[in-house]
Amino acid sequence: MSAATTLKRSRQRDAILAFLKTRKDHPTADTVYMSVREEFPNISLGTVYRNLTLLTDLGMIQKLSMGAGVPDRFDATIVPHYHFVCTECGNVMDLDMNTMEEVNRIAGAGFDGYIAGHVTYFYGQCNHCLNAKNNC
Amino acid sequence: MSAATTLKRSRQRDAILAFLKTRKDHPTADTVYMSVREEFPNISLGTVYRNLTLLTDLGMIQKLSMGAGVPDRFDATIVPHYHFVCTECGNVMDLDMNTMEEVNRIAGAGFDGYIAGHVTYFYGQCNHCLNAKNNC
DNA sequence: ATAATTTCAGTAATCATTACTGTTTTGTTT
DNA sequence: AAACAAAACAGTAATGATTACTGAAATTAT
Repeated sequence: MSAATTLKRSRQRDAILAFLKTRKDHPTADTVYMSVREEFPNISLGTVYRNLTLLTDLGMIQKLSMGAGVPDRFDATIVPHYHFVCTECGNVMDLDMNTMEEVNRIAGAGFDGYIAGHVTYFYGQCNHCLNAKNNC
Repeated sequence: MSAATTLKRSRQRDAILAFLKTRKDHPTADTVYMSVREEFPNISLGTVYRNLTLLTDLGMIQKLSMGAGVPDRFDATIVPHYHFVCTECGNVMDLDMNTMEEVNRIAGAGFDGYIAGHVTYFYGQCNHCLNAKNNC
């Protein structure tokens, strides 16, 4: 059905991907927009969203959905890894740990469907927020 | 600071909680709205949201945030348990497995903040959708 | 260069959720 | 039991993130 639509390069998409690769803090679409705007003052937020979605579909970046209200975040690191969300400042950071493949088996043991994978977010207080508290 | 605001009962809130307790499929706010409407035709969606949020804050129900775009779901079962999301039909169901307390330790090992807990969703195809596929 | 098609900028629309406002309930106090 | 103060309501408007639409500009193959 779907005619294989040929992908054309665009300066805007290149800039969006390039920016994401410089960041380790999983920026939101709006943050990407603000930054890429410096190079392309006329870029529109819709273009940022469209390209972030496209890059995600292409498997070149990954989208992190953090729950209702909170905006999505984007990560140029596509190798599987877990994330930590600070409940104080809302920042999202990478965790240095192996993927827990075995939990899929554990979950599947008492379940009559197929478990393809899992998404886990750890939460708590980041180092920075812990230190800020001690300074009272 | 905050003057302890006294909670007053309301028929609407009672109905919302009663409905949630009859369901095992974690309905959305809109589903709750549709149902409670049968008893209270004039109830407004805002009332449903306000009470779902209030009940969540009171710890009487729990809110499941499933990521951007997708509406929140609500669960009258407050004992900790994991959830499965079917990528075909979008239904959310309970998993019969123990909570994995130890993964917080594992995650905290190489991290310099405080890990309070984790949220995990398993995904894949539910039994119903698997069977539907085989019937082609 | 030209044509075919994608991508763009700008803007409007959508969807879930929250906030506001004047009225109704509720629980308490006489 | 009537009166009062506070909470909750219905109805509606506003918000915030994201997607869809439209005519113009950029990209790639011919």
